[in-house]
Amino acid sequence: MNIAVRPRTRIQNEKREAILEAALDVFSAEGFRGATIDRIADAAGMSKPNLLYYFRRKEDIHVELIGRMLEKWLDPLRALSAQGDPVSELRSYIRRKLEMSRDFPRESRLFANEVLQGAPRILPLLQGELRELVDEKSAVLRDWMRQGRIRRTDPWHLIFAIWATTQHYADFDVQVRAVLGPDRGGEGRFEDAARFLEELFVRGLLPS
Amino acid sequence: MNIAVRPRTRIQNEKREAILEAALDVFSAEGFRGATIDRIADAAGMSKPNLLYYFRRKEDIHVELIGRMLEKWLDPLRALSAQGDPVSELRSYIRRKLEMSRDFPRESRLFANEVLQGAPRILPLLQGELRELVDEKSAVLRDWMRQGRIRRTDPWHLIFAIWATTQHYADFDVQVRAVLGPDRGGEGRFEDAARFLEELFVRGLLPS
DNA sequence: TAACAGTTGGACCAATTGGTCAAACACCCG
DNA sequence: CGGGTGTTTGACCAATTGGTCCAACTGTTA
Repeated sequence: MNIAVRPRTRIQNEKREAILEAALDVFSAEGFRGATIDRIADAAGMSKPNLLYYFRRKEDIHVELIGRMLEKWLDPLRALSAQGDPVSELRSYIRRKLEMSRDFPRESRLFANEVLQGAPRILPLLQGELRELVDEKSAVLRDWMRQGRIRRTDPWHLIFAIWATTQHYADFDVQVRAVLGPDRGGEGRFEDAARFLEELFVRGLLPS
Repeated sequence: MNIAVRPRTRIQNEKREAILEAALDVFSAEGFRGATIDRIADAAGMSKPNLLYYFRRKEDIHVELIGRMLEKWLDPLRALSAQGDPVSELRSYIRRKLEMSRDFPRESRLFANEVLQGAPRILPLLQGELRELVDEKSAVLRDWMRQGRIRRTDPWHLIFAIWATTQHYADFDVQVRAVLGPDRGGEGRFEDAARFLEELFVRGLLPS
């Protein structure tokens, strides 16, 4: 009866996953307020009261989704290692972020929607966990700069620039495809973007 | 009586502007579906039926707002001149876009909201006007590349990168401020960003 | 200042929405 | 196979929402 305390049954696991999958579709496309429980239930192939049996409030679904997504979203930055070669570390960070835009665009848009509307539900996470992680990696970057292994520049804005350029291909996908047109807008656009961005940032980072 | 045909009265001009101003606040913060007529009317200091006397449907306000915004949004790219010096043209394009993020963040977020949700109301504009403009300016960039005045690279993705990095400071403002913290997150962040971005792109563009 | 066009908002409406409830139904284990 | 736990849904509810109507009010102009 009490879903929160007891261990999950087989059906609970399956249905919760189905709901989260459907909700990711709907939330990422319509935003939190634009998404309706009816639509999510419909997409998950169940009735609304049935959905509400697994998640008691609409917001509970959103919280669970954002939580999972944030972990995935932070992984590439966590993987940036102070021990590695600076340029290839940053190069693979860019590549990984771009791959995430290609492979998980809904997650990216879910996050973008949330931040765009003032991050009402995750502001503490941004000010805490995210900020600490960025500070930590900024320190790594600054060390590399002090050692003359990459150019001296602002590490925070460098990270912002990587986020912005890579996520652009998920969040503004419609616009990117509209501008590139049917010919250039195919799947190849991610490879073109990867080539362009790696070159842009590597040239910006190499000591002159 | 028929507002659409007759010339506007003094009151009509004033009230319509007040409504659009209030609606920009609400739409950019909550998205189209999240925004309610009540909130807009409230923010504009009038009753809901009074607001609906000036704009008969919620969508009419949105259409007017998006139309005005798109013009302003395209201006900086339009100003990119084939006659100027390539590097300083691109430098001032970046600066102008960043100033727009600083001075008109609501407009940027309104646009981001729309595109994020699949641009249902402006897709034709993106595929038409925007695409043509970008094609035209891409041709200018390619000419500069052929002449050896800037490095050979992908002009479309270069433009995307400029859009993404500059608009990031408006669209993801909450996140930027959360990560920078109270000290570094003040007004100075735009100057830091300007310095960083101009350097990044100039280094990416200079022929090696 | 009279009279008409333009303006305003309280009351109202139907549709949508998030969420509840209870009764029926299915699954699993002894 | 019986009984209890877990699952499902139709009916329902109150709040919100986009939008209408109309009667009252105001600004302007002859």
